[in-house]
Amino acid sequence: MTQTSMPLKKFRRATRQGDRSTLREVAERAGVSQMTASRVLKGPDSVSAKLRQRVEQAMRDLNYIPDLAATHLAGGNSGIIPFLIPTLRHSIYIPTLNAMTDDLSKAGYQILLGTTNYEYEQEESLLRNLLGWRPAGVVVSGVDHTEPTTKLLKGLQQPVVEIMDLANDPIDLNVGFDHAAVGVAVATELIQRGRKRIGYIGTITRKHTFSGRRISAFRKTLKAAGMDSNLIARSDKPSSIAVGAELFRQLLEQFPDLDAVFLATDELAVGALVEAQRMGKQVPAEIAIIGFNDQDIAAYVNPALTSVRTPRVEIGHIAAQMLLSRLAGKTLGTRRVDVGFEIIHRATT
Amino acid sequence: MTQTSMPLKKFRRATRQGDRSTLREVAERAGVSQMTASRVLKGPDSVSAKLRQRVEQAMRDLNYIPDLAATHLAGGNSGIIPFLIPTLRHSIYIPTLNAMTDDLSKAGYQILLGTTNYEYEQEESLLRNLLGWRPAGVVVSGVDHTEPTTKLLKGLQQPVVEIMDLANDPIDLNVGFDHAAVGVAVATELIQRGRKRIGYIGTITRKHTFSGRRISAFRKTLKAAGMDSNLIARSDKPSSIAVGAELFRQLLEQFPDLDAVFLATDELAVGALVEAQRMGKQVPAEIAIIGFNDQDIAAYVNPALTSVRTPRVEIGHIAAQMLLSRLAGKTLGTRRVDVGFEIIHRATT
DNA sequence: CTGTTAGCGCGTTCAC
DNA sequence: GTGAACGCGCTAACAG
Repeated sequence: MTQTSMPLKKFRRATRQGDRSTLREVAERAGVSQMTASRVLKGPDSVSAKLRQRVEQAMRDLNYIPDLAATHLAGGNSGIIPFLIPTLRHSIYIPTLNAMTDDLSKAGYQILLGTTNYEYEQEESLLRNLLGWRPAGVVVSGVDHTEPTTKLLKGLQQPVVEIMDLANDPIDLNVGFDHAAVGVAVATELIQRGRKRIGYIGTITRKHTFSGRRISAFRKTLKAAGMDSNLIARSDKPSSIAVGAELFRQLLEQFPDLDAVFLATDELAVGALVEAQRMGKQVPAEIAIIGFNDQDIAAYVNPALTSVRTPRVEIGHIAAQMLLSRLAGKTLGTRRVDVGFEIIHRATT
Repeated sequence: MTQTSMPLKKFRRATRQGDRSTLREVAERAGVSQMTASRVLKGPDSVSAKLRQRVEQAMRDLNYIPDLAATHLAGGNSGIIPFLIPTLRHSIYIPTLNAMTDDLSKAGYQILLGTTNYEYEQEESLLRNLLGWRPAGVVVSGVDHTEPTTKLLKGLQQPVVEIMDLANDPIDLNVGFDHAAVGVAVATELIQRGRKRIGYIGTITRKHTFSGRRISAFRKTLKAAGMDSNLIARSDKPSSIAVGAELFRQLLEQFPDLDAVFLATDELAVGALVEAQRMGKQVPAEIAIIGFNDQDIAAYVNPALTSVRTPRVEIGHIAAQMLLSRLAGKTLGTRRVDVGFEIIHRATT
């Protein structure tokens, strides 16, 4: 007997998945080869009706669930699409996430959620980790990323969508609106309505640079009109009604002649509105208030809040659609979609 | 030459990942065996400093990212935890999702998001799909599931956490609060405050049975006090301020002598409040309003809204912690945690 | 501490 | 149509 004919030892290993059945077991039970069972899993054709039924029955009997890791490893698609955002606390991402989840899961893809909490290091390590799943595509918030993140993303063969903001030179796909244009539009609007002392209230945004772009365009516009562009209050707490009220009070103490404020979110704006009323300030006679995102509350506070409508649901749908087109092998006409925005005039301006 | 000594053909296949480098390549470049490279990936020990550095350098040079599917298949953990909820539109899940994502990702796990849109079929197929990743654990919303879902979940070897509601006999782990108790508490409260014609406004909930439990306990309590428990308005639209206003108007048209309403969410309650004011109804003199979830707005509307505070963030943290303990092999003292709730009295009752 | 061998569960080739 | 063998990228088991 030669030593080459057989392995000298049989290795045994614990079966990892206690109850899980495999394709091979399904095949055995159906009395077919594993390959036939595999074919049943895939297309409806290429297997005779008789065998197919036997296989399907066996799958049901064994409560078979295909192992997606193995499927993927053997050459399939992971079907995983990571969604990278700074935080979920910011309600702005929810409608977008929701729209995307709906569309993508309908097409058989799964969303892997990653939040970075605005931490640069966390962002990169999270991304590296998520890329380990060999995702079918990636969705990230914003168009400004750290150097390593950009490199990683640029090197990807799979489609990448940057959402919310607009880039001059997107990594790949891009859906959002122009935050700088929002800043200009709001400032112009307020100036045209005769406001002279125009302030800004927001939260501090490190990586959240699209709001940075918004505010700097806003200030630049004020400056160009010869106005003071330093009437600003910010906080590092997440945006909420309470924070809005507090910042508004601070800002007004510092600049009692303030006659208009633009706030980074509607929550902040509602807080400012409530606080203004508490202080006996007439809105909009003495001070104009304008929010951002046109959330549900805006139309219902009293006086109703002027705000900027941003198409967050639309962004989600378009991002999903772009991704799906590309995954289907189509080449897109446009890689960059500007969904625009609109100032909704209500009673606070 | 015998035909057993060598395969007669060499198979060639397209390399799936264009740019991705593999552990083997890393090992070759570092001049070590693949196994050594693998060990470097894992523990900090068990490889000599010299070799480790060579391997780490090679990983950097090749921009190596481990393939998680392969890792998992070869016996590791998937590190994936699916989170199954009916919808993201319902803001109630966000704080919980957020808390869980934070805690779990800190521990190296990834959240796979699944929304069912309240569709039974979608729920099961989604779950089967997600289970294909051989998740480390599963988090689902609610304690009532379809028959197949329950079977699937019960058969799992991995930890399963049901959140939001409380079950008598949980599948495995359970964190939430008693929605029936909420119904009883609110009804009792309203009755004690002398209200006679107490109504309920909510959205229609098919699978969302914990709100069903809340309302039926509420009605039962009214009935037990000899009151009419059929003063109800519902809609199948997602809960919003606008829907709240509309349902409130409908209900009041039908039952003009209504003197209190319990609403399924604070959004609905704010809508009711706004509509009451528009109709010239005194709140709370003529009609009491009480919301649910004590969201941000509740404290800031005027008059401030009485609501039921539900510890949604806490639920997320506890769920994550239970999962992590179990994944670390610990056995938990309690499998079921009641986080309670609290009626926050403000000006609308 | 390091290398060798086997195999996770599946899809892909090629032969019949 | 169907089956046999191989390999995706990695880790477990064992030997040295």
